[in-house]
Amino acid sequence: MKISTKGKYALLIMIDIAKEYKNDNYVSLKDISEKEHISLKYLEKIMLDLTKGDYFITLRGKTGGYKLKYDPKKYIIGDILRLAEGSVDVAGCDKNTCPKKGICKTFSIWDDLNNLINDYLDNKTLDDYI
Amino acid sequence: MKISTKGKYALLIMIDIAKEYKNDNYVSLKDISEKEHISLKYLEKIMLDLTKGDYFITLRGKTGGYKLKYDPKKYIIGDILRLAEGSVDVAGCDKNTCPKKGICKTFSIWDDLNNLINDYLDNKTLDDYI
DNA sequence: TGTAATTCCTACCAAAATAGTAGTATAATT
DNA sequence: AATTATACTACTATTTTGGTAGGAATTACA
Repeated sequence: MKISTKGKYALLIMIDIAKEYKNDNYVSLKDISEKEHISLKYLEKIMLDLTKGDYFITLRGKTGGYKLKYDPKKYIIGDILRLAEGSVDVAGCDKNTCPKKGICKTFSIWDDLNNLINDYLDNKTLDDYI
Repeated sequence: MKISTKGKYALLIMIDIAKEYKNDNYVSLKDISEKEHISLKYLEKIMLDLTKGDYFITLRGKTGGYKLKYDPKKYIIGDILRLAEGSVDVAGCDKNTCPKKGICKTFSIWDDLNNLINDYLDNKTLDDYI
């Protein structure tokens, strides 16, 4: 019952880029890699997921990198984590745990937890962490 | 970011046993296995964790099985899941994600989430699900 | 024009966690 | 004695996580 380093790193990436929003600077993954002590290659891989969102203006080559397309307030933490992790749900009710649809004994526990978590994460934005 | 089947099954086991508390009947894992369509051997393994708690009166042999030692109200859902899953925390802040102790940028997110989840689970008991 | 630095993209790989199985010993009932 | 339940140890297969490797495309600048 843990969120993976992928989600944590994704958030660190977003925060580090967001910090340069006011200065309108491109931030390279190499900078983040050195600052956060995370392998550049792994950051690139995580970035592959994040670029699926309409998040960045990117520039290749020397002096290149990423900058935020919009104000940090527009970036919902829940969205970022869902993009990186696939989902932030704690548990679903599949056919194994729930042989009898609709009357699953523990469904409400997982459903409530999912709602708690998603509500919390959907009420925070990048702006809260820069 | 999922809880494992181990935790879900542990809860199903507890609920099925709790249902027979009023009747003072022993419930065997074989019964649960057939009812919930879960392998008996896997249930035995999960039970090994649950018996670490002061939860059951057990009886071997024919007509044997498990029954609750105390009233279902005494069994905190959070405790059961912690016993089965090890922990219900969503994320910790280890040295990898948190190179600089005390000033981790995302610490409050994981800390808040952990508290949300634990508070929710610690305010539910088996009695809510029988 | 060439080189270095960056993003972009596809594969592959190793370690850890999850989800079981197998087998046997011990205890209780009939 | 036979059956059926828990108790316990060890092993295994699958999936997820956490990466690496290698190269192609793009940009800045000398």
